[in-house]
Amino acid sequence: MVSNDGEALPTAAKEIPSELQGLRMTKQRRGVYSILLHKRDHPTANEVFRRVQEDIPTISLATVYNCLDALVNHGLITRVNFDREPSRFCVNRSSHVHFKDKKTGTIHDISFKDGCQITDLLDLPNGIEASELEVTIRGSLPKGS
Amino acid sequence: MVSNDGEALPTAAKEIPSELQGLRMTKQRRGVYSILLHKRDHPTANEVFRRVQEDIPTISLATVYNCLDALVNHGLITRVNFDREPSRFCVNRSSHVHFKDKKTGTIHDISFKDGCQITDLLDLPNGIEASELEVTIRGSLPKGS
DNA sequence: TGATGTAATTAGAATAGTTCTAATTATGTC
DNA sequence: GACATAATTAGAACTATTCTAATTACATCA
Repeated sequence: MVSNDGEALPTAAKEIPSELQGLRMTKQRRGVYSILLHKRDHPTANEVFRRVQEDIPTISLATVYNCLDALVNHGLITRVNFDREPSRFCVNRSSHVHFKDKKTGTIHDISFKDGCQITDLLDLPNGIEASELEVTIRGSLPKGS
Repeated sequence: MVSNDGEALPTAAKEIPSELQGLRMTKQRRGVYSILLHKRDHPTANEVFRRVQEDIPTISLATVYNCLDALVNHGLITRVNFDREPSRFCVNRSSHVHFKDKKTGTIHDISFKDGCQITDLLDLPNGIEASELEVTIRGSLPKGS
C-alpha cells in the first residue's frame, strides 16, 4: 500500500547510460540522478547536494539545482511540493500521489487503485487538457505501519 | 463546471461578525477577509495587501500575512500553492481542487462529482487519517470557455 | 588529433516571498 | 478606568531559489 519503490530503474551510477530522454548525462547529472535512484526518500535540493558531494566533492549547489531542473524537464524525476516547504524530488515515474506523515515527516508514495484516475471524479470542463497534476496529502499513519 | 463561487458567505465587510470560528475579527482581519470574499480570484498576499490598502491605508504587509495565517488556521480560507509560486488564498470552503489555466494564469475551482472523494481512489493504508489534502492541476482550457 | 562552437558547471551575488523582532497600539475584562 | 493580553506595525532577517559572468567540458568536424 505505502511504498517508496517504483518501476525497474537503474540503481547505480554506472548503469545510467550517457543519454536519457534526450538529456546528456554529464558526470554531475548522473551523480544527482544516481543519488535519487539510490535512496528514494524524496530529498530536498540541499540534501541531494549534501549526498552527491560525497561522490563529486567539487559540485556546486547551483549545479544541483540545474541538474534537478534538467531531470524534471526531461521527465526523469518529479518535483514534489508541500505548501511552501523546500521542493523535494521523486524518482518514481508511475502515477502516484504523495502522503506526508505529520509525525515523522516521511513522505510516502501512494498509488491509485487499479484503473482509477483523479480526473474521473472531477467536474472538469469538456476538452480540458490537464497536463500537470499534483496531489499531496498530510496526515497521520496509524501506529506501527 | 468551472466556477469561482462557493457557498453563501458574507460579501461585504459590514456583514462580517465580530468573531468567526473563535477568531476575533479585528479591523484588519475583517478587511483582509472582506477582500477575499469580494473578489474570489485567488489573489496572492501581495495582491491582497494592495487591495486592502484602499480600505485601510495604514495596514502593513506583515499584518496581511498575519491575518491570512489566522484565517487559514481557523478554517475560514485556504492557502493554494502551485509549485513554488507565491501562495494564493481561496475563500471557497467547499471541497474542491484548483485548476490553473496555463494560457491566462486564471485559477478555477473545480468541484468533485457528486459523492466522490479522492481518497476513494487511493490505495491508502487502513487507519490513515488524511487531514489536509491539496490537488492542483495545470492545463489548458478549450477555447471559449 | 586539434580546433571550434556550444552547452554545462561554478562561485557568488541577487532576488522574492515570507517570517521574525521589538516596539507600539488596540481590545476585552475586572 | 486600569490591567493583562493580543494584534499590529516597520523594518530587518531569513531561506530557497535563480541569475550572472567566467570557466570548463563536451561533441563535432576538419
